[in-house]
Amino acid sequence: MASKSAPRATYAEIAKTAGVSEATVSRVLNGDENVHPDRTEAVNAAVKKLGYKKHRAASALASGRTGLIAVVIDDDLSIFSDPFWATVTSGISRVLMENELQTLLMVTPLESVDGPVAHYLMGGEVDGAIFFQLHKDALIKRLRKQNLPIVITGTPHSRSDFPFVDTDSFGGALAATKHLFSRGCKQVGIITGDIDTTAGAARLDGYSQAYRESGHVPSKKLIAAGDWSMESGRAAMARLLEKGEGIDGVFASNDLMAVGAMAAIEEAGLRVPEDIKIIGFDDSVVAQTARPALTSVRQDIVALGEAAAELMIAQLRGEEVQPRILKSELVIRETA
Amino acid sequence: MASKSAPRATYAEIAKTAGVSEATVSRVLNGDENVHPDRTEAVNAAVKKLGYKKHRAASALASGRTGLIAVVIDDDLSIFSDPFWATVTSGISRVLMENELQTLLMVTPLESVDGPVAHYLMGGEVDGAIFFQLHKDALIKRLRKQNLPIVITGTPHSRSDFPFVDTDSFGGALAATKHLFSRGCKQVGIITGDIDTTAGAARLDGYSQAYRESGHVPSKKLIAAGDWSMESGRAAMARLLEKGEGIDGVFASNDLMAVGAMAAIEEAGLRVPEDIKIIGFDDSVVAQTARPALTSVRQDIVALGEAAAELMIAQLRGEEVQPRILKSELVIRETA
DNA sequence: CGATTGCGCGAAACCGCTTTCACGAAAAGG
DNA sequence: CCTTTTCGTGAAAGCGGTTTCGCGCAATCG
Repeated sequence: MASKSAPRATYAEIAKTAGVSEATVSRVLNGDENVHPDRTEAVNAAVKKLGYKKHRAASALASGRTGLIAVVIDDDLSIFSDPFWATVTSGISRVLMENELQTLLMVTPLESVDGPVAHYLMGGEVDGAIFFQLHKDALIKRLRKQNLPIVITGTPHSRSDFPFVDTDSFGGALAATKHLFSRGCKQVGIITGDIDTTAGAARLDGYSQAYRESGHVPSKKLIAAGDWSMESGRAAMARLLEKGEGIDGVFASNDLMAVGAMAAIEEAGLRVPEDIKIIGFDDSVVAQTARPALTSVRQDIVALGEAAAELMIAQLRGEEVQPRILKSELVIRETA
Repeated sequence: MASKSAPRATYAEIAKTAGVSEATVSRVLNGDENVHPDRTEAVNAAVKKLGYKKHRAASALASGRTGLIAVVIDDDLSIFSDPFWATVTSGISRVLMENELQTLLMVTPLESVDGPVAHYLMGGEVDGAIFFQLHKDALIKRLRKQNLPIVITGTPHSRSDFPFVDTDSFGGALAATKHLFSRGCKQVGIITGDIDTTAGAARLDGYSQAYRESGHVPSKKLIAAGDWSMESGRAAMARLLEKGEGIDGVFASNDLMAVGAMAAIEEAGLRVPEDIKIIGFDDSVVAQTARPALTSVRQDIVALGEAAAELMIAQLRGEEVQPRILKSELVIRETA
């Protein structure tokens, strides 16, 4: 099964051709400063000449560092329709790779603190773990206690001190809502996502803040709850229309719900953006394929992944890390 | 950095509490038949009692098997807008996990045969590699020569004997086109994907075959080339309309182009499906959010990933493997 | 009933790298 | 000029499994 063509160089050979001990080879290859420049050079030369590549398993066994970072994705997440996580992951992967780390992907239901994944993570099989938008933090807390470096993508629920990265949902919602006002909307409604999620709550907060800043007061009738799905967006919009508040603008907490809302508006015989303007959130493919094309709040998803990886690497270096919140940006298309 | 709470059981302890040698422990844990049932039982009991988990690195070092399968994704692919690969990957990951294997994700430009990824893969760091729709097979051939088990997701170009899994593009296109005929369409056009890809070519073939079977002859004027993007779909449709063949049905080789085509049709003042019926391929989110909702050929993407993983596992077991082609299915919505 | 074969099992070498320890030489201090 | 540090380095002991080798014993054979 294993290749047998290139018999893989080892420390022994490098040591011999460089005329030093294996210990010194190790020092050079691990960046130990206290080695005479001449020897360092000799070793490096030998390494290049022999085309040496460190054997991960051996290294891991001896040092306890595996060079593997787990990216853990809860299977229940809307993975199957959401390109979001894929994009984040590619950002993560690239940065980790640049830092000689590998990405171990674990798509799995996160059951309890005692599930197989938990054991795996606690078993020292990886040097760190990056979680996607986790709800139950029991597991994470436990891992943290074990000193396993952790990064969370998406704001964690409990205001614990987990290192996390996230897009500025609040700011994005604020900007979107203000934009609607600036386009002349008087009655701006919101279709919220699941408010139990921090993203859902933050987007509602941003919307409310925009209302406050505008001097108006948001009527309760302008708020409709969705659950991130297209269908829930359609239903929420239908409710908003029924209430007859003369709604003329809507901020939907994600693109899918925005598209659902557009369908509902059309079904009611109204037009976007002439009668009702609408803005989504995410700037996903769906925003681009919608007709009319959907104005949306863009998050730089790749950057999000990169930030997550960077936070991980910083921890690995033993540095203290701060949560990172990335700016969002309004992409203006046809609906507002 | 490493956890220090649970001092991790080793063979030594298991051997002691089970009253056998470490060699026997290894035999039991690796399924060696030639061990007395009593001892097997004793070892298993000890394992459970001590909550033992095998140390991957140690095992890898000693056996040469890492338990890691690389999933290699060419960075140039349309990863950032296509949920496709994410879904495939989740299927792969699940199956591998069930078989005690881990998924190593490598998102990277696949440069030459001498890139870092190539070296990594050839360096025995993984037990096998799954590629996504690779164009240049030079690298793969080389890896194959090194005896590295390989699986390709998507049909490879050259008719080499690489194990691969793919959706039945031909059959899907055939069914879609036939469906259009059965709905009364007389002039059915096709918007092709990049025909240099096997998927693109196969879908065109399926379309042609349907025409042949129907007894009609497909006019060259009914064929327009796209490149999988929405914009190319729109442009291709515009061209088809200009040619004035009285086109009344279109099979688009993917959903994105179908949506683009719908936009073009609308811009031309025509209606879907009344004037022109249309069918896409993939059944992605976009098909569901489109208005009218897009009839499309669904591939079971998760199954595709699972099949890829299964093919890999079979190879790891030393079995001979056959390419696997998965059935596709027409999902009928509003556009045809 | 002695000789051959086969099976289950333990001792020990080994996988390739990391890290501790101690030693000799050079630098610093008295 | 001799002692104390400091610095660079090699020898060697692991890290935790896997696997070869050979031994003792029981089953099989002549």
